Amino acid sequence: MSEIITTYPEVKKCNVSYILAVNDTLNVISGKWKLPIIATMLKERQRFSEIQKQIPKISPRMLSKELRELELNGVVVRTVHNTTPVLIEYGLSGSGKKIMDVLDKMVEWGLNHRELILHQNAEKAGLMSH
Amino acid sequence: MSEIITTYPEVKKCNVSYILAVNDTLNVISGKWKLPIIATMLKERQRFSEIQKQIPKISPRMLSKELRELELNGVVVRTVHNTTPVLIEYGLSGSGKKIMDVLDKMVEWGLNHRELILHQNAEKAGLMSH
DNA sequence: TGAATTACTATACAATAGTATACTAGTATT
DNA sequence: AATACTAGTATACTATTGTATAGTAATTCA
Repeated sequence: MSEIITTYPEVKKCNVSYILAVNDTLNVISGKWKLPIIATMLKERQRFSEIQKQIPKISPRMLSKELRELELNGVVVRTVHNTTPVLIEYGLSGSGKKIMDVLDKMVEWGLNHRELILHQNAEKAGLMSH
Repeated sequence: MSEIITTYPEVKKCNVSYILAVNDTLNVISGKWKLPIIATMLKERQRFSEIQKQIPKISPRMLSKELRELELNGVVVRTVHNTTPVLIEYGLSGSGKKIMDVLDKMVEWGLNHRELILHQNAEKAGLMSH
C-alpha cells in the first residue's frame, strides 16, 4: 500500500475560521446572479432599473432577493435619496470591491486549467494516432 | 444625478473567456461536498471508503457523484489497481492541487471581510450609546 | 383622466441539489 | 454456509434555488 500513496508537500494548515472564511466568500459569489449583479456595480453605483436593463433575463424578484442578501452580507450598500420620486442606488462596499482579487485568482486558475486539459487531450490524440 | 454617482478606478477588463474561467472554477468548488472531498486528498490519495470515514455525513451516492464530476472536470484522477480485491484510489490532478491558491485568496477575503463588519458594528454600537 | 415610470412584492410553479435507505457483485474470512 | 469488506448503484423522496406572471403604491407627464 505505502508505495502507491504519494504525499504532496504543499499541505496547508486548515482551521475552523478558515473554513468559515471560505464559506463566507462562496456565499457572496455563488448562485446564478450574484456575480453579474456585482459586475454591474464595479464601475459605479446603479439603480434597480439600470441593473435590470444590464441583465435583461433577471426577474425583479431575483434581483430584489439577491440585492437584499448581498446587503445583509455587507457586500452591497443601499442608499435612499430623499428626492421626489425617491431614488435608490446600490453600490459595492469596501469588501465588495475587493472581491475582484478573488475573481482574478479564479480567472487565473480557470484559464490555466483549460490549457492543461487541452494539452492532455492533444497528447492523448497524438498517442492514439501512432 | 451625476454628483451622487461615484466611479471606482479599479475596473478590470472583462471578456467572455474570463467569465468562462470563473465559471469553471466555481463548478469545481461549489456545492456542499466538493471542498471537503478535495480536502481529504490534499495530503495523499484516498480510497472511497477512507473518504467516507473522513466525511461521515456524506452518502455513498453523493460521494460517487461528486468524484465522477470532479474526475470529468480534470480535477481528480481515479486510479484502478489490478489487485484482488480491486483497489481504487482518488487523487488530485495538477490543477486540483493548485486550487489551494484560489482557496487561500478566498480565506484572505473572508477573514478581512469579517473583521471589517465587526468594526462597522462596533462603530454603530458606539454611536448609539451616545 | 389615463398612461408611464420607479422600485419593488405575491403567488405559483419548475428545476436542480441533496438525503435516506436499500441493494449489488465480487472476493475473502470464519 | 453465513458474514463482512470493497466500491459503488437504484429508487424515492425533500429542500433549495430559480422562473413566470401578475400586481402594487407613489409619483409624474401628456
